[in-house]
Amino acid sequence: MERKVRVRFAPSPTGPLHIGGVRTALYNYLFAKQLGGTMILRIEDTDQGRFVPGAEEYIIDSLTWLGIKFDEGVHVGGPYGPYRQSDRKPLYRQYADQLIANGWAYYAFDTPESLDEIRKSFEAEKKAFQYDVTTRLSLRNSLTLSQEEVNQLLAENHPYVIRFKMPEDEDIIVNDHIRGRVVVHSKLLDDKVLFKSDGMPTYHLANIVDDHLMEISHVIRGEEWLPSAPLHVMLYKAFGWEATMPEFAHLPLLLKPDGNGKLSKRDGDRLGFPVFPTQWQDPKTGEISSGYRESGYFPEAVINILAFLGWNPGTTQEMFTMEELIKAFSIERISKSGAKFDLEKAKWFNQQYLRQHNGEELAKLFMPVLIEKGINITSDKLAVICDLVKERISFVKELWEQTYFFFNAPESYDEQVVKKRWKEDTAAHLDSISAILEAVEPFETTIAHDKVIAYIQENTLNMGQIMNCLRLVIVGAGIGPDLFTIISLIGKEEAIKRIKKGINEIKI
RNA sequence: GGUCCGUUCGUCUAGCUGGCCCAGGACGCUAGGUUUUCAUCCUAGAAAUCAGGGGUUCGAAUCCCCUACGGACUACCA
Repeated sequence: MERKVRVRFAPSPTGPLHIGGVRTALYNYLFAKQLGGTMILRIEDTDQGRFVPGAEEYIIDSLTWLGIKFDEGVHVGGPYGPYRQSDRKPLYRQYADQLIANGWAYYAFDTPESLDEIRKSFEAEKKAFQYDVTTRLSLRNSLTLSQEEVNQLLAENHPYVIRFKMPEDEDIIVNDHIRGRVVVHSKLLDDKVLFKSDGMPTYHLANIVDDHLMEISHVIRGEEWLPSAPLHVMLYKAFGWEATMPEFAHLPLLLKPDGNGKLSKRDGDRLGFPVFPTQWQDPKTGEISSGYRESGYFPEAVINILAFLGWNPGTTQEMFTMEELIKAFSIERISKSGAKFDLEKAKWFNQQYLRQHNGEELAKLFMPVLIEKGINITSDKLAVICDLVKERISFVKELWEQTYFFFNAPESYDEQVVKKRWKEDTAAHLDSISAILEAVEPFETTIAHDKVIAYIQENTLNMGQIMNCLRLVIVGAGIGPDLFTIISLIGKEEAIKRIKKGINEIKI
């Protein structure tokens, strides 16, 4: 039976979304769009204690920036709402009750403190405590208490949780699209809390209920969920929803670039690359974490980079637009092992995307920087300049260091170049060249160029020697595009001024 | 500790139905070339005894087993 593809991205609003989460969202999106399915954003905020203001808005904004769009969700609505679990709160209780009625769950009155104590005493004996089939009959719950006691405790409003009663002897099979068939025996699993004493469901209950109610067809999520997948499968069985249970795909983790381990929020700024799509300021501490957007990455590049972290098309094509990714994507081609983020490759991707922008577009992005610096220039002229230097940079923010000399005379001169090129007679030759430029009237760059070349040849000078020194006084360093193109853009007067300035300031 | 997942060049990876693989591509790196400089670009090169060990087979990176290592999970967090 073919069923409608409906996938969800279900973050919890506990802070900014990191790139591992973004990749999960992306893969869900690619999968859904390829199959003409529906992409849903559901906010999993069942933990009131970890709620961070602004996080939900952040998630929506950053995914919007990246071009990951939702068909249903907190921000766009839809027929399966509400899409925020805290808004669905009244809904969950009945499902927990249903499980209790069917013998799949029970009340547990143990306090967190008493459980902690038991845990400690187990540890003292080098054993790990688990609330499971081996221990539940020695704890305070509706399995060990009489019906009357339970009723009384409930009537007296004693705090309690509802736990899942994991079967004693059953092989639980999780069919995963990436890992294959994973079998876990039920006796190894614990009686997870489904319903908390604060009246909220835990992730486990809420996610099964919501996925079922929202008719989710495929659950594509991070590998960190794989250990709890057997519990989820059991829950579907307990509810009698096996027939419509979603298919699973557990994505490999994104690892720290150095060493091993899951990429964490702290790694980014420590290693010099963003872990977040856009900048985030912690509302409590005020601490700022950098984002791809602010670091100068194009959203298309970030998508491309992320798509390739754990997936490949099986061809040698590396540059993919979102449309192309939607066509090419397949869960079967997702790798099993974790991937480390490679900063150099990320830069390369951005460079490729930067080149796809013409001068006009780059000028638009660069203009605000110049305005900030108090530089006046027409966008037409800036477009020409951007076109001239775009092959030399990977990020828009590098534009300044490749173009400053179009706007300002050099403040200093690259010592390496001075040392290598500046000779005793350099000043004299540059003085002559200055005079040659002066004499070209009206000023035509090609004529000026030819005359300078002629001067070099007539005096049997070293071409590189003279040209590099001329560049040094004009630019201040051994960088930049064709020198005479630069001169034509800054103009004759400015060029001559810079030559004289250089002659004055450069001493050997 | 227990459970589960993973392991091919520095990194991302191709390889999945065994022979075309003494392992291919990309980034990075090195060298040479182009260029008046830098960058780009072009060419070449180094770089994985396919984690290790056992099988199965005429033949294994590819199938099976064991070991090692790494990771995730192990909360009234998601």
